[in-house]
Formats: sequence, C-alpha cells, structure tokens
Amino acid sequence: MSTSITPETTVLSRGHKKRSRTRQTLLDAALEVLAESGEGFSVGEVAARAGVSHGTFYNYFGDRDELMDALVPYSVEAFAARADLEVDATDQAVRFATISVRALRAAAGSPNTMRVALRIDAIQRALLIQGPLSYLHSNLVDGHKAGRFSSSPDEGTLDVILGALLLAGRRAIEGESDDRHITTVIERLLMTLGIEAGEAGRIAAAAVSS
Amino acid sequence: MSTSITPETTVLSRGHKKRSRTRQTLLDAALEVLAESGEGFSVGEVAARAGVSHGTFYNYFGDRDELMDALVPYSVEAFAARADLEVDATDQAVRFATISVRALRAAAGSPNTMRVALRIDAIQRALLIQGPLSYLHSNLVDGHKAGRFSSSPDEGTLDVILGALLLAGRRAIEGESDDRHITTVIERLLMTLGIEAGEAGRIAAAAVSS
DNA sequence: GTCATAATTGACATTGTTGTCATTTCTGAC
DNA sequence: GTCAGAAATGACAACAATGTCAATTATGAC
Repeated sequence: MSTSITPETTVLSRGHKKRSRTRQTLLDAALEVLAESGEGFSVGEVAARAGVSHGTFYNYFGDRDELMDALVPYSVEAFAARADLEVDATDQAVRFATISVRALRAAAGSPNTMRVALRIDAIQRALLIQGPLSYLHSNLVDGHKAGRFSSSPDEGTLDVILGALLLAGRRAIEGESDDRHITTVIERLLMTLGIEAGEAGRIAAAAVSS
Repeated sequence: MSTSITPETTVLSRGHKKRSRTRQTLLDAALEVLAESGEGFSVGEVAARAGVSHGTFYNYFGDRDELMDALVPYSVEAFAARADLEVDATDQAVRFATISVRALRAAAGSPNTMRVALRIDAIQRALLIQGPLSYLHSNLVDGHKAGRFSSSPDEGTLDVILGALLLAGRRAIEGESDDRHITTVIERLLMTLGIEAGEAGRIAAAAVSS
C-alpha cells in the first residue's frame, strides 16, 4: 500500500531500540524466574526481576501464556547459537561424538535455558525437534545406512540417546559434570550404536578434548 | 509413660479410619492435580478434586510444602509396590533386563505418579535413590565384578541408563510405548553395558515377554 | 443406640495476582 | 535541542488463594 520513497528505517517506530532491549530483558528475567520458581511464577516476579513495573510487562505480553509461547523460540535460538552446529567430520561416529559434546556444553553454558527446558515440555520438545539434538537423528540414519552403526535408528535407540543426553545436561547445569563424565557418557552411547568399546573410548576422548 | 493395660487399639483416635481415608484421598487428588496443572496448583484445587472443603486440607497438611513433602514417600511407595522387586535370575544381564522391564511397566501402571515424578525433582530423586531404579546400581556393580558387564558402573554409565529409562517411562505414560519399543530400549542398554548385540536382543526379548 | 471425640465445613480476614488505563517520562529522528 | 510518538508507571478494581476458627456433623468403641 505504501508509496513512500523514504528509506526503510522510517517504518521503525520511535522507541524501537528500547523496545527490543526491554523485551529481551523480560525474556531473560522469565528464564531466571522460571528456572528458580518453576511454573508457579507470577507476572510480578518476572517484571521485578527485569527491573520494570508489572504494567510494562503487559506492554509486551498479553498474559502469562503469551510469555510462555515467546519463550520457546527464544530458548531454541539461544541454545542453538551456543551449540554452533557446523561439524565437518565425515566419520559418523566422530560426528555423533562432536555434536553430543557441543550439545552438552551448550547446556552448561545456558544453564537457565537448560533448567527451564527440563521443566517445560514445550521447550524441551522444541529443543529436541529444532535444536542440536535434532541433528543426531539424521546422523544416526546416515551412520546406519553407511554401516558404521550396527544399531538401527529406531525410536528405542533415539530414546536411549536423548534420555542420556538430557540427564547428562542436567548434571552439567548442576555442576556435577566434567570432561571425564562427558567422555564416559559419549563412550557408552557409541557402544549403544554398536561401536566396539575400545574405539568408542578413543573417539569420545578425542571429541571432548577438541 | 503410659501404664495402660487396655489393648493397643485404644491409642487409635476415634476417627482414625476416616482420617487415613481422607489423607489417602488428598494425596491421590494431589497427584492428579499435579500431573495436570503442574507446580502452579492451588490448595483449593486439590481439596476440590478430593471432594472436601479447603478447610479440611489444612487439617492434614500445614501448607502446600507439607503436602509436597508427604508426596515424596507416598510416590515411592506406590511405585515400588507396582514394580514388585523380587527378581530371582542369577545372570546379571537377565536381572538387569527384568528389573528394567518392571520399572517401565510400573511407570505405565502409575501414570500420575510417573508424570509427577518427571516434574518434581524431589520425587524423581527419591525414585532414583529408593525406587526400583536404585536396584540397578548394585546390579551394575555386581555384573561388572563378575565380568558379565565390560562397562564399569561409573556415573556416566548410570546416567545413560537412568536417562534412557526416564525418557522411556515418559513415553510409556504417553501411550507411545509398546513391547517392541521397550525391547529395543533394553537391548540398547545391554549393549551399553558391553553385551554383544545379538545376545542383548535375545535377553531383552525374553525379559519383555516374561 | 449413646456420646465423647474427632473430622468437616464455610465464612472471614488477609494477602497476592491479574489486567487496565490515564498519566508521566523517555527516546531518537530531524 | 525539539517534540511527536512510544514506553513506562503505579493506582485501581476484580478476583483468587491462603490460613484460621467457631460452629456443625460424623465416627466408632462401648
């Protein structure tokens, strides 16, 4: 409809910088509060944590549910940015180990996001479908086709891998995880895929120390 | 202090039968509400679900927290009763498979308890420490000592097993699990422990169909 | 059946939460 | 620097939840 010849920037509203800053602040505050108090949190808590009045909250989200909805893509984005998904290894087992290490390190580096993901189903599901863990599925399919993994990439196999990574992710944010622990988890998961124990240990150790 | 010679039953208060019934009802209602609404539930919801006034609730629990505390042993008990922990197999791999199958079936049979366990850390921890899953730890230690499991029973190994069983338990209550799925999960976990794929498949299948 | 005792109830005061909106304060393009 | 437009504020009404307690009802041992 517009026939304006002024540059695009004019469509930006007056307080747009502050607006996006405040929105960001609210989302981060929500992650903190949610990580601490769980789903029973109140809008007031989030606003207070963000350092704004609760009236401001409603300037950004119609209600609690709208906040929760916004939190899903926000979490996935934050997590994916940390996981850094470019992995160039060609060997499927090495790829598997590398992706897993990155996912666990992303969890340790975004503890609030991880904590909330463990509590909120919608976020957890989104991380599984769009997050780094989704890469594992095609990795498993490729590896099985190529004969590298004797285990077929069925639901049970996926459950074992995702379940183990979720629990290891929890340990990571609780500070109960170190490189040795991560190495063991990945070594065992490689065994699950049919890699012999000795080789699994070597690949896991290499991925962790890379 | 008491020197009474009357039979023990006299120490039971007048309304003790009703009291324990109501308490039971409240705990069950709490599991239902908690499974549905999560931690944000109100005392009123629980009372309503139990079919009593909210005043009655306070007759049994000082406040929400006291209810949560009571829920932990109640859940463990309910779960353990269903899991039926007597397993007489002597082979460690068979023991492992059998215990795992029972744990997953207990989850499917107490969906509310399982759902709540997935949400409430304290309950989850209690199930891991005192519930059927705790049996797995000594099972792993024994099996490794006996040379049946090549994998040592360290934290990483436990994480893989517990994480996988938790996720499989979730699938079970969501109705996304069947015998074939359970068989695969257990087969993979046996491989994690160092059992060769073919044997793992046979043991898992036998445990599931027993 | 009786009845002392205990469980249950719901009104109440209190406090916390939600969502709105007129007013005030701030932002940033010019 | 100006100032139109946007963001932020906090008082407010409506409502929901908490915890208490005096009055009421039900229990079960005899």
